[in-house]
Amino acid sequence: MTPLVRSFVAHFGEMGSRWGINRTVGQIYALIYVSQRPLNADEIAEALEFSRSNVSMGLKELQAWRLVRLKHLPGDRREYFDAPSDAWEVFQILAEERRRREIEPTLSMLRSALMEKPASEEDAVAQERMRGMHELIEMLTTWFDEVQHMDRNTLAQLMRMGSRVQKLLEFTSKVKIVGGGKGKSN
Amino acid sequence: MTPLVRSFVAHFGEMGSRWGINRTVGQIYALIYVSQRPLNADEIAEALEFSRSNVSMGLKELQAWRLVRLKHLPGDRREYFDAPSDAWEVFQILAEERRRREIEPTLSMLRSALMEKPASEEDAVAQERMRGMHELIEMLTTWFDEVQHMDRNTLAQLMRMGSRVQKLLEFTSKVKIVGGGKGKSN
DNA sequence: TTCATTTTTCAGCAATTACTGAAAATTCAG
DNA sequence: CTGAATTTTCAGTAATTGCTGAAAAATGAA
Repeated sequence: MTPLVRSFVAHFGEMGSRWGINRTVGQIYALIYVSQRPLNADEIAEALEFSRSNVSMGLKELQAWRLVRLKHLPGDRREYFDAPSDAWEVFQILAEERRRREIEPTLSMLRSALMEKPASEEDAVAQERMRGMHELIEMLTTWFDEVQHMDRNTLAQLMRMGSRVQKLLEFTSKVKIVGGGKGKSN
Repeated sequence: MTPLVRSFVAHFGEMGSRWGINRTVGQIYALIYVSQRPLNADEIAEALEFSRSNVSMGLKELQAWRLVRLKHLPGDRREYFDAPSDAWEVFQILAEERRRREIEPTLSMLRSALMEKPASEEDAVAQERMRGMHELIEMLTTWFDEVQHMDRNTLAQLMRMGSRVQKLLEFTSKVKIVGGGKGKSN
């Protein structure tokens, strides 16, 4: 590993442990992410000085996160791994996985809590708070779903606009009123 | 604790540990979040059956995250804590803190890695990947900054529109072209 | 200032999580 | 099939993180 790669890998190790992901898994991912070609487990173990079995477990976890992909090179029985190099793709994968693992279970817990008939004033207040949380999460995830289906140019354009989109919305609503157009009226 | 609150608290405990935050801290936060009135450390310790000192440490951490606020009740020397109950506010706080703790350090690592002159082909590739990551993070954070400054109605409107904004953008760019504006040409 | 109340700190122990080496299982070329 | 190459599993141990009780520090009413 060059010093450049080394520092990237080290950083991901540290960050990984702030995450649910552990240090070694973070480092393995970082190494694969910046590598030009797919790596096999022995190469990873040697570069990072982890045991072969630790690498095996790390790769299993990264595959479960869909952050690395198994490849086979012709004429080589060993398994090689690479990572999607497009950052936006990685972001989407992370968002989907985190949603499945964290958001969905939370939503389902909240939904069932909100079905209960509050047994006391205390419960009623608690439900009120939970309702607020539930609403926000639903709103954010619904929105994020839709955004994911937008094409990347539109998305980039939207982001570049930033808060100026506000002006656009104000303008549009005036147009609709004046023109009486067949805009969807939510 | 009622069964309703108990299950909410338990869920936050489990989720907390997927996070960097630990189980007890998650539970303390959950309890405070759903409580109608501010709680003091002894009440929390009793409800959750943690030691007083554990609660003290947990509260310290939650304060560092700005997720709970210290309150003083008149005529009572003890410290009471409550949590912002508005979910959007909580979301913003979390976003800011995570940004400060995770995003900024990563950006600064990436920036300095990108300043280095690549010492090899391998480094050049690694830098290319890092550049992609850096660009995406900058874009997302810049965008998020701006969104945070939008007023909540506009934001809600924007979210409700979802991917239909795309249509709006297409429409606008046509208007600009017709009117002789320098529409984006990508 | 005093001192009872309350909070914080921290050494030591407990619990959990991470890692390893050895062995078992799998894979596939021949 | 066979058996060498490769991957996975897992029991044992190491390392880390979490928690507690006791003691110290801080606070504020009198």
